[in-house]
Amino acid sequence: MTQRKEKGQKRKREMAEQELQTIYDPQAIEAKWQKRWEETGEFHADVDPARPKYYVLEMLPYPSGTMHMGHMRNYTIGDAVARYKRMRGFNVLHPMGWDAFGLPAENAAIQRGIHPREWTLTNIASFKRVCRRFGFSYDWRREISTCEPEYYRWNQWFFLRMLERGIAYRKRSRVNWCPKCATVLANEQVVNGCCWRHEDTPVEAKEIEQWFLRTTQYADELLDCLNKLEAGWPDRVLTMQRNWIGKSRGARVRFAVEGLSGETIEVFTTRIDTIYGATAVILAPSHTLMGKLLEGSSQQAPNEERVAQMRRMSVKMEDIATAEKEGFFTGRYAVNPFSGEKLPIWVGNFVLMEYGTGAVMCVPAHDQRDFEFCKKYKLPIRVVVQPLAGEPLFAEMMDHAFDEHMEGKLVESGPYNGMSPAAAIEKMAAEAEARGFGQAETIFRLKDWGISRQRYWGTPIPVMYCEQCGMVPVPDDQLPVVLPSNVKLTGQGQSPLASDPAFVNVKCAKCGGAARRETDTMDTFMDSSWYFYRYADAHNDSAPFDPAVVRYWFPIDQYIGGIVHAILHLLYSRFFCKVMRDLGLVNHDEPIARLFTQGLVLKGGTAMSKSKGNVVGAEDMAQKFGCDTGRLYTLFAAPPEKDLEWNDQSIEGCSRFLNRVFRTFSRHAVWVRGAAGRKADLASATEKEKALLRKTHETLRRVTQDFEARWHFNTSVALIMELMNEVQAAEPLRENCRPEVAREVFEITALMLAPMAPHLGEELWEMLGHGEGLGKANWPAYKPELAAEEQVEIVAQVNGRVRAKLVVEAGLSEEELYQRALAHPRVADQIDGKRVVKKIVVPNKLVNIVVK
RNA sequence: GCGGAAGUGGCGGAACUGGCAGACGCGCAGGACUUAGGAUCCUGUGGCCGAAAGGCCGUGGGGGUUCAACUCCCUCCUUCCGCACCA
Repeated sequence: MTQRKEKGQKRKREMAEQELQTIYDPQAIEAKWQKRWEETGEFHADVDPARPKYYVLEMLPYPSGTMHMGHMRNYTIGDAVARYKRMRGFNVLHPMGWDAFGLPAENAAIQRGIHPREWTLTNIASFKRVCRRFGFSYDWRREISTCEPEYYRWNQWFFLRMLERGIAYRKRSRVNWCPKCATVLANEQVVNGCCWRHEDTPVEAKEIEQWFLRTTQYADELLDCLNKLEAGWPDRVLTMQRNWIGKSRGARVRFAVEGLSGETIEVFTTRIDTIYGATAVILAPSHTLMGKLLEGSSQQAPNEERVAQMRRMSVKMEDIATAEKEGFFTGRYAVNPFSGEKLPIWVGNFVLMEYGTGAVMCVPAHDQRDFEFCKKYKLPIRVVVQPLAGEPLFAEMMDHAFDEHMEGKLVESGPYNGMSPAAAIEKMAAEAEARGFGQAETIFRLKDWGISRQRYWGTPIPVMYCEQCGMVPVPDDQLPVVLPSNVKLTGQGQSPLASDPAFVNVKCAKCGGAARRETDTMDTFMDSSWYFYRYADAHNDSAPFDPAVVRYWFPIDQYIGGIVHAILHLLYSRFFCKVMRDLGLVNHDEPIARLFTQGLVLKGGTAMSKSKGNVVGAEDMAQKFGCDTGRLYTLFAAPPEKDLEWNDQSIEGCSRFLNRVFRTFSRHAVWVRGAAGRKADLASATEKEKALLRKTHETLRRVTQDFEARWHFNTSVALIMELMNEVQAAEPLRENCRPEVAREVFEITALMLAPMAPHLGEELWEMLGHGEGLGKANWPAYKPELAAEEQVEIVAQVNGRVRAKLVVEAGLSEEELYQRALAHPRVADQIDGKRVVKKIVVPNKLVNIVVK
């Protein structure tokens, strides 16, 4: 029999001895620890000024359908961080709740003939069960659900505060209307410009009164504060937010309309310096002046038809960008206030009513869109900015607009000739203001936040309309305005609440007369814009939260969620924070210090979703492998910010690994426990022991680094796997090292695993003889003296190619290293007969000898 | 069109500040133990040539800087994401 065979048989006997203990039963272990955690209130955190706090939060889920591994990835990352921070001594706030209002519940309810509340509560129960099954370290005392009056009354309260300050206001605005459903559609329900349920029916624009929040009042601050977030937020998100806010400096200029006394067309431009090159004024099809302009023109009827057609066209957002430029002459002229020149007024499909003033001055020589438009309709092109370098431009020869405004000087621009565009922009805006036909202006792409939804399953907007008093806010002491439960949902008509007379008819809070309640509900983004404050003080029934409590916990140290919320949710949350600050409720400007956007979990190349049928259910996973395996796999399979392609085979590797860890620990548990209290000292350690300790502490060093800086948990897992491989290679352990050494190795291993596979971590910790759970354990300190290498492997290169590897004592001098490399036969061979032209020595790493 | 991210074995991925490309895991191949194995353990596993020693090639393509490039520079290609006629 070979030696290896003997070894194998011996190990097998050993394993058989321990057979009863060597079966890793994740179901039993996980249930055991979850029960224990619950009993001890392990994850409850309360204000404690004596300890440093850490608020880690995962975006609250919308409870629909089943929880899959895509959800779990988010929470696993957050949980690993929460547990790590606890081990580091932080007072960790880690809550969970439910984004429970929303359209899908309403639709599901209509489809199934049940109440949205029933549907939602069922889903919440299921989501919560799965979260518990995964053992996430949430403080469940703080659980919130946005569809409960205890929560949404504060939405209403915030709304009323905003109303008082003029931040909430009402105006007529367009909504999407499906004529077949006879209902308002949410933007998400508009597919290719058509109703999602009637794909052949174009959505119509309908104007109704709606509530808005003045986010634009904070536009500048929302933009500027992004700079403060640079250290903690992904660039991608900052960029998206900057683009969304879309600050643009320019000028507003009024053009008088010929033949319509007193009427002017306002134009916004960032290039007022090119105004002498304007050859037309172009209006958006839905411009408010359109009716007056067309009235009485020779082409009135056909032109009105054209406008109507363009308005219909502009619904299809899909191909707006690529659509051919269309337009026509209205028959009227505007006067360039600078030059006095008469410019034809056109209508153009590429001018947006929603941006700027809904009208542009058309400067074909210096704007590519205007250029294309004028080429198509044979409008004149006039160059008014010439490049500083190179050939002068001639209109007839241009094939695209010259819009590089940094390098040019003005021509054919009256008194401004010779100026740089930058100087002219300033001078001309001042001139416009002095002469009363314009001024410098900054505009934003950001629009006010429309929060009215003609839906049932949301927070009622707390106002009423009285014939005598007009709009009357619901007084605070009448909050909450409770969402009635017995409203018939048909998916037809306007706001479902309007069909409930018991809800609608109310006594005016001012005069006591007959009034009608507002029947729209709030956008659910309202719910999620401040929920993380509520967690801090979840059961306060006299205020949304106690400012003192919030002061302790805020800002959120780490927020974790999907990139899908990069713009709206986060922007609204930041807006809310600023409003709260101005209300004196909080003392910070930004609610979230650090943001992490995790990647998606894909199966078959696309994100998991029920409709695609590619979900891996979280509960199934816990049932099959145990949740620790599921957690470990989601951390191991990819770095957390990248998308993760789910692989049913690959996860078995993680299962095997945890099994192996469990068996190794149980095999040696009794032996190792015997060494409790004894230190593994280096002085008396054998080479094998030193190697093991070194590997352990080097692993600890790098895993700690992963948790502190990079969050590359995939490499952490890999490192721990390597360590276990090393331990396995050192078998039979009892012959190769003393129990105190093994104990140190095992303890560190258990502690490192704890944030990622917490149930097994606890179990292993207990196996090592610790009576108290990991709640009392600290993250181990890495000992540099144990990780220090005495010997290092040096790569010896000749002309940049590896020719040999030599193991030498650490810390050798450059010259000594060079000599050692030179002495290696394989190196010597390569150098033989050639001239050494250069030698590069990197201490403890490499020697490269360049020869000719 | 603009902005951003990324491209490494059969697959997921590693390589920290320019210093051994492919750690770790999956898969695959061979073996051990087995009545059996979809359990467990061991060995091998980028490609080509070679019995081996070893050699050559290799990180999307091309070029460059360097003793040394997945890493830096230029250029092109591809994929994904966001914005999309923003005046």
